[in-house]
Amino acid sequence: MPAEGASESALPLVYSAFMSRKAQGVAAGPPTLEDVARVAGVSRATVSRVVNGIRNVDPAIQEAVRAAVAQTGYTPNRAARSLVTRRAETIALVVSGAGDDSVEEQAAFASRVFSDPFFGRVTGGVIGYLRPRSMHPVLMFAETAEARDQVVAYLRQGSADGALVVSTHAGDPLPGMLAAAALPAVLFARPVDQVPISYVDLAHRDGARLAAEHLLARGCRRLATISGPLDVPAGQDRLTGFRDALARHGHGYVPVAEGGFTRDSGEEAMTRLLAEHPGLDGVFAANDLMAQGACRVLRAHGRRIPEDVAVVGFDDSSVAAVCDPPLTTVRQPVEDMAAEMARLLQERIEGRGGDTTGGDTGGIGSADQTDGTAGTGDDAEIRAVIFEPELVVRASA
Amino acid sequence: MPAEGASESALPLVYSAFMSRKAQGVAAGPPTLEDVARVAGVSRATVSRVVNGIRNVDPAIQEAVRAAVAQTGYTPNRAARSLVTRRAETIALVVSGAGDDSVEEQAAFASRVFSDPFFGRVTGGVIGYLRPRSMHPVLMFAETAEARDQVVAYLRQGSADGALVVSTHAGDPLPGMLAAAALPAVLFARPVDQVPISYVDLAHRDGARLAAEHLLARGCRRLATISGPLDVPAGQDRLTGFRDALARHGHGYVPVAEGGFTRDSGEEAMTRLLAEHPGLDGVFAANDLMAQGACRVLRAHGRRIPEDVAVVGFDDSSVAAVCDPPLTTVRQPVEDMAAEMARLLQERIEGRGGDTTGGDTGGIGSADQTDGTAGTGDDAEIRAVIFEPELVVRASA
DNA sequence: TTGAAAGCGCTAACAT
DNA sequence: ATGTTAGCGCTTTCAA
Repeated sequence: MPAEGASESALPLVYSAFMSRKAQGVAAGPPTLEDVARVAGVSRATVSRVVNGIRNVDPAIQEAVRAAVAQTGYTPNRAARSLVTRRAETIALVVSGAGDDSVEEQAAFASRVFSDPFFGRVTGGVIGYLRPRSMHPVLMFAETAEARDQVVAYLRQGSADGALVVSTHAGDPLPGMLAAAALPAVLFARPVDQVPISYVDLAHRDGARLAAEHLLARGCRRLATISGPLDVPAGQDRLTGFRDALARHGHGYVPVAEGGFTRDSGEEAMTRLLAEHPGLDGVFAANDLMAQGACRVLRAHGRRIPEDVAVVGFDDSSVAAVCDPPLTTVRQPVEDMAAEMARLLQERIEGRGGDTTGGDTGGIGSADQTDGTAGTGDDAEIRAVIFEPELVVRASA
Repeated sequence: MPAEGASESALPLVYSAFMSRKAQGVAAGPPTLEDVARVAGVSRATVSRVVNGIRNVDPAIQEAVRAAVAQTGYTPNRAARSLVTRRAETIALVVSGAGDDSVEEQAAFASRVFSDPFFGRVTGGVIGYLRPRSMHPVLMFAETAEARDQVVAYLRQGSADGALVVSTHAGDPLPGMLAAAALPAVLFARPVDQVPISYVDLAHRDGARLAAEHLLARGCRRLATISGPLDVPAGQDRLTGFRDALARHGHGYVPVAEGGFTRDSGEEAMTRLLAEHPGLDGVFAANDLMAQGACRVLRAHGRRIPEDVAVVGFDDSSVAAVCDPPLTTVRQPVEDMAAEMARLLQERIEGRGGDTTGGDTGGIGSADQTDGTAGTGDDAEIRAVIFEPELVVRASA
């Protein structure tokens, strides 16, 4: 190993490097620790300590180093640091689809995904948390088997330290793959099949109850609901919550039309509902997009909203405000939830080093709980943070 | 410099590393080149050559190495590679806003940005190009002065090799900053102020002409237009193109109402237009969102579309199809344009190494031209790729 | 408290 | 055609 002849060659080495890079006028590239150290008249190690905020550094020297950093315009080289710390200081934001429909064009996937205002909000929340910590997410789509493998490979080789996963479908295999590989990850919403991964979610039942009570309070008596897909928890829970709340008020039966969380499916569902129950006077749609579709159909059938039929949506996404009429809806604090995802992931990556104070970032009534489901043994770290929804009253109900 | 005692200490070094890592049963972490080399019975350099697809390697050895790679499950460590190649193998996808309105909440910015279907398409196109090359974009927002500085710093320190920039406003300072720092970047759309940076764009005038001719051909004679913001080239050019085309057909005057590319502004503009020109029978809106707003207002005023008033939009975004009625519009191949941006950037980063065959990725009639504008001397590399629009006829006109 | 030195895993001369 | 070797810029023992 190259070890001897050090104290003798160190100075010449530094000198020659200095000569060849600075004095000889060669374009020197960005300043390195070495440069800062030379300017400050200390060793690389000391500069490193100051830069990384490690104690045990003489205040005077600390000041000198800081000045040298400013003077040279030094910024740590991420690759070099990553190489030794084994941290990429990068996280992946994964938008994940289900199945292995490899035929699907991913450009279409992207457009479809982002046509739902939901993902923009998630992105905003994630960036809102990450950016102050000077981190930026790597955006990945995982709609095919191949793409999923790429995501796992990317994480496994350490290009990113962990993943924030937003699934668009039930039965997404990615969470399971991530868990199996023991890769740090946090999900938006509880996965259908039990997977030992932390997640953030909304108290969907409570939200649906809010909608039911509001409809009841404004005098509606012939209620119906356009549910989300019933194979995903959010769809199920919103339906169950609505039903239960009505039952508690003596309404034992509620017509249900299942939708797919898209505007089109909302229109179709509303059409069916109207055909079978022309006398209905209130509708709860499991998301705003479907509520918007429902409004369209209702108006087309000559119903006034909310006079003839009151409509309540869910999410309080951007379409809620532009809907005609503006939608009364149940607010899901997506941005806060996304930020919390990022926080949980960072906590997991740093292995219990996180700021405990960072929780409940504006999330009203959010609760932190350890998931008590069947574990794989190492589920001590599996966490679920549930946020509370809120009713936003506008014109539609 | 540490140079002597090499051939003597090399073997023990390798041996001890081997002992401490594999034989002693210590968790060895991901396999390294070293591991593969040992398994294949060759040197690290040879493995590196095979992995990087460099010729001059004996086919037999090549096979052995490949087998060893498969056996060990080796994946190159990106940090180590970056450190020596000085390439991050990462590019930034920047959504940029203007001004220094630091008060603006970025979560709001994110939602607003993604509420326009345009950005989803850009994202899809970029990922579509990058992913087959196993690259993934880092998503950054640059809506405040601070955020812009972060973007520049991120690139300067080499965390990303270049930036794809999509500006939301005129007068965005980011392109200028990037150019000044000589950082590789490609813009979507020509910047208002001349900046020496490559960009992709659409032949807006041609698109507007298509709209004008279609409207004329279907018999409309009292035309009006809802323009985009006139301080951005796209807004200007679409208006100019429309005007010129009409002029060529003898229509010297066209009522114009300026909008801001949002649905709301489209509604307002349409309302004004209708008030001043109740007899109009055809409208060209400079984008689909505004066309949608216009349709709403027209219907509210009892006009049938297209019988009473024909409407043509621009973009062929996702709203075009869901509009009531479905919008006849001018298609902008955003995904292809975004992919081309990525290709141009890669070409620029690799300094003339790019695949020349990759151009015109489905872009019909796209043209590649060297920008002949006032240069800063080094504009030999500044390129502009202009795509041709296409008319998509649906129900609204 | 500070510095010297050993690498992290990889690529790229430079020798064979 | 293959191997040897010197780092890339950084963190981190280990000495002093």
